[in-house]
Amino acid sequence: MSHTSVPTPTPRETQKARTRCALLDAGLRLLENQSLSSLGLREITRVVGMAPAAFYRHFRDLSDLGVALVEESLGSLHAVVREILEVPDDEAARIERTVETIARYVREHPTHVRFVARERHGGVPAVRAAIGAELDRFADEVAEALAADEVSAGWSAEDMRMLAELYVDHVVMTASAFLDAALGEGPDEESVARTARRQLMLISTGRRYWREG
Amino acid sequence: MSHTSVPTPTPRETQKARTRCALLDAGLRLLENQSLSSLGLREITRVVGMAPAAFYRHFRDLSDLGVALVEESLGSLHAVVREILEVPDDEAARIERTVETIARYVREHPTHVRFVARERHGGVPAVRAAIGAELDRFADEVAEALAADEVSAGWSAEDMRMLAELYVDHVVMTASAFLDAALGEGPDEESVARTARRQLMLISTGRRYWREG
DNA sequence: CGTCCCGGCGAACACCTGTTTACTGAATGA
DNA sequence: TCATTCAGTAAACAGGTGTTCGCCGGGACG
Repeated sequence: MSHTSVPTPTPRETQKARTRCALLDAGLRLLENQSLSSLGLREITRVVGMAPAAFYRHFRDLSDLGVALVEESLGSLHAVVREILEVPDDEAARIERTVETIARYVREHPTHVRFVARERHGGVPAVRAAIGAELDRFADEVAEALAADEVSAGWSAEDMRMLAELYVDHVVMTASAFLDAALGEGPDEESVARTARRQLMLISTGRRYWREG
Repeated sequence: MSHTSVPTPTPRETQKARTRCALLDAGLRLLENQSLSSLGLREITRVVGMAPAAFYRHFRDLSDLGVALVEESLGSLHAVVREILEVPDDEAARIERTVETIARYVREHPTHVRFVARERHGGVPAVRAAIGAELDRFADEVAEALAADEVSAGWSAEDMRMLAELYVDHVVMTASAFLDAALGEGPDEESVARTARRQLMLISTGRRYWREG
């Protein structure tokens, strides 16, 4: 297609990327049952089956691996968010679609979701910051998309922002609840979905009658 | 007052309680910069200034100390919650009072708040469960108190519950945001308060027009 | 008074940790 | 073809860890 600088990844590079990915996978797997700050470098290399020193060929730190996992977990989600928000829809249908999308994402990537939920307030500052920045970006995108709705006429930028943050936080809470449901803790998935739908409905109602109540 | 069974705490017991409290304090202090699963038993005893083996005289585990910290952090809050909710008020005033109470609590007990926020989805199952149970109790109390409002006429128990959970989750998020503000990360305290007030106003609006929107 | 209880101590146990060092050997590129 | 690059190795380093043991000494109590 385009003869621009796509330098044909040499076999060596692909192999390096392969083991780097293996490290990330092993890390994510171990993080199902512990938090990043208690994860050991040797633990990971042992699972992958290589010498501890080789870890440094790919990451400086464990927190370095952590922020890489943040990208992997949240990076691919921006497209999904835009897709959900850009389709002009009946409001109820949009909520339904949103909740279903969250449920599916949690079902398909439970370890990533667990990682983000756990490390969002976890003990590793760099990872916390990376997650916070990514969630901020989500809030920006949501605010921008919501501003296009006719319901948002007359809303200040600050109000749009606070609404977007409310939505983003709610999505994170819902994802975490879905995760608990998938593991048998707490209510089952359908209950979580129903609660989430109603909460979103309630917020939407508040949004519609804002400044008039 | 009452000559019931209050067995006059013997000097030995008070001393034991004293060092137990010292262990809890030291743990909480260390948990400012790390998570529970990475906290070392020896770290704590070193801070307190006693032999590692003495730890077992007070706690079986580190997770045991963790659930004790959960009680200490959240146990005293139920009275506060009831107090806020039981005063019949103008709605705006109630919101104002709620946000101010959260801000004050975070200011006065930052380490406890940080601990709860961090371990709520953290790596120690027992502590996670303890926090979850306590937050469930809060949701129960909020639901019960809100049901007394005239706005709640015709609300099903399930709807009350989903509203209460929305409030509780929002309070936790707000407390965490206040904490970030206190540490210079993110927006300052006044911005957090304004956002929180508006979000609560929006939810209240949604509540007022529920089932009519 | 004498006995028991029990919180705290110090030492030792076996094990695991992150990091550095010098090295190998295959893919690389002139 | 030959020199170079570099992902991965093995070994050693200096620490740290949780847990167990027997012992001490002062409050508790019959």
